[in-house]
Amino acid sequence: MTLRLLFNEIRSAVQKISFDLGYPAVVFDVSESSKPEFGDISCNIGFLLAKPLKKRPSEISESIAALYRTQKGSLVSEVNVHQSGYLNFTANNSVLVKSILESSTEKNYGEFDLGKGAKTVVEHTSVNPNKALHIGHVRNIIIGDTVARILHKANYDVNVLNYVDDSGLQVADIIVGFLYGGFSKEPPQGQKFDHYCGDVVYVNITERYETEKSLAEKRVLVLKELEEGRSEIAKFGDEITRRVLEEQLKTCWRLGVTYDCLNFESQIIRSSLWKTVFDKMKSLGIIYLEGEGKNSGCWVIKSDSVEEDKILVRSNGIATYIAKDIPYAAWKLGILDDPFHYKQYIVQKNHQVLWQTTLEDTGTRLDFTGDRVITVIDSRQSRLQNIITKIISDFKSGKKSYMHLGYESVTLSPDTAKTLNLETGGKSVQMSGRKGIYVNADYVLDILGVKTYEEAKKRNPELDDASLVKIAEQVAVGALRYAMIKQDLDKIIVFDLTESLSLEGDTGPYIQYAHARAVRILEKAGKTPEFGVSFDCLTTIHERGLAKAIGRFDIQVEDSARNLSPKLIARYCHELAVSFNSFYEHVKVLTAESPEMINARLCLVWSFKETLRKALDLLGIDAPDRM
RNA sequence: GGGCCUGUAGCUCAGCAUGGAUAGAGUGCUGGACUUCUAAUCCAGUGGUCAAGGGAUCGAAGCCCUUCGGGCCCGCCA
Repeated sequence: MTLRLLFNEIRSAVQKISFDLGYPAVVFDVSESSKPEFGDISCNIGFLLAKPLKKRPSEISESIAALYRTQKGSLVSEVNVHQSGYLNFTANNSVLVKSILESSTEKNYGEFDLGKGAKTVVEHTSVNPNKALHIGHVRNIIIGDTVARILHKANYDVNVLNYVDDSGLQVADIIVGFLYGGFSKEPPQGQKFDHYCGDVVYVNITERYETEKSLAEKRVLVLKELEEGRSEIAKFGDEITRRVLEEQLKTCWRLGVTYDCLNFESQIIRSSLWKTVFDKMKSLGIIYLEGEGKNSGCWVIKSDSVEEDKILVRSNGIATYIAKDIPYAAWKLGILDDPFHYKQYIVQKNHQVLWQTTLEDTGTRLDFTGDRVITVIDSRQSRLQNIITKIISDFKSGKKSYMHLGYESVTLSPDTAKTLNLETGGKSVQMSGRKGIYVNADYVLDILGVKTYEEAKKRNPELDDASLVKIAEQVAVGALRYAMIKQDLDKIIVFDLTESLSLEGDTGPYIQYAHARAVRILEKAGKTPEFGVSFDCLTTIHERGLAKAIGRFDIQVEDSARNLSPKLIARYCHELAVSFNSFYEHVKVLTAESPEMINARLCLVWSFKETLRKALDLLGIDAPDRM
């Protein structure tokens, strides 16, 4: 069992006693005590009944406590009433610790069946394939990947999609660069192709549009060719975007992120999806052909608020940006006949197959849709995403639901902007691919890797280079992933290059270090911990605290899945590591006073190590054995 | 003008959904702990008008209202 059972036992007992005493039913809280001196668990029922019963909270709690003491379950050893009015419980230490440690040996420890196998789609990344991933994209990718992992742990059947906008303006820009801007198709020696496209070609061409009119004209032409397909230019575009995509995916894989299927915008455009959705919207009266005013001749989405109507199809018959997203949203929910076949893109590092859509008949039909679709995009897109959500709900697709998981953007600190020759006057600055204002993800990982390599070498001079490189990369990725996920989605992250190199305090490496310490204790013990024994000897505050932290895992998984709040798992990992480090400093394991004590503490260390590893896995962070 | 987000310690942030015990971390600064299971660690100290004002409540950082500061979005661009 975990702490959850203790909560449940107390909750139902208090409920029953309150009923037996003739008290009115109230929704009361059973939660962990805010301070150790208050016991393990606290209940606020006294406060809630104070008014209806016209008694002091402590008086009510006392009457419940008196009865509780006569009929304690197996998990509670003490019931106390604090003068403030709280009803406090102390757990039966030996039963609690033993059951937590034993459950933690189960392979699926921490799983909680919130989803009941519900089919869920998580779409994230979806970066235009004309540039390398920068640190802002990384936040999207890490949020999406972490949410997918957590939902999976909470028993949702998750499909992860990456939408590739291979026929948009941004791709057209680099194609113009190659065909008419004089850029070689091959990057200079040693440069990744995506970096080359983004850092050199894209930025340069965008600048030249200002002065070279002919280039700007080519841009319109190329865009048209890309949308229509078939032509030589379109084929060339396809070749380029696939090369960029492959490089982008390498960065994602480096971050430990994998996908189930790649969706290509060009194929959505050329499929029947748009026509079907367009007709459906017409027949539902969601959209109409504007006959007058400034939008005359356009198909527009009716707005029921004070906002202006949103144009879906221009007067020249070409669909707008949002129009491409609606059929895709409907496809993700599986409310349209699937026009695609599927073929394998690659087998990813974790042996998971990455599929891609195709319009060719491959004979392979698969289902990557879900009854619930979560689209991870930064909150600047909220307005458009709300429109899509509204339209999809108008399709009346039963229990199916579409939602936008938004998050605030990543900006660059004044100091980091300065390294890009940008003077911001002390303010942080929004990134922009077009203007070249960004920090590439690979670059951050590389310099982090150099630092973590040095640190690892300093501490483990006897390790061979390959091991050190591996550890360094794991720690670098851990540092970056943790930094991107630990704070609330609604908070802007101001990225500072120097600060990102900090590996102490509330960071990924701090947590990974706790794991490595635990592994070393287990290694040095030279024997396997034996669990079928009494753990009554684990009584110090450090041992109890660590055991309770371990017992909280499934509750954290449930919370974070229910609220789509990945940071809760990050906070949990940190809390586990803090508990362990405190234990480590105050309690000796290998030199404990008796073999029984050594074994009991080894079990605790083992449980901690396994639980932390599983929790870190939800964050996509590796737990190295040494560092 | 409208919409979304945000304001808590010098700095970066938890806590707010579901009101309750002395508002917590990290970082910074000051001091202490490595012949010890790895000091990427631990311990102690320092640091707060929870933006401001009002309201409902026995009780507010949290709920309601108003105001102020900061960010983002509102194109026949994507």
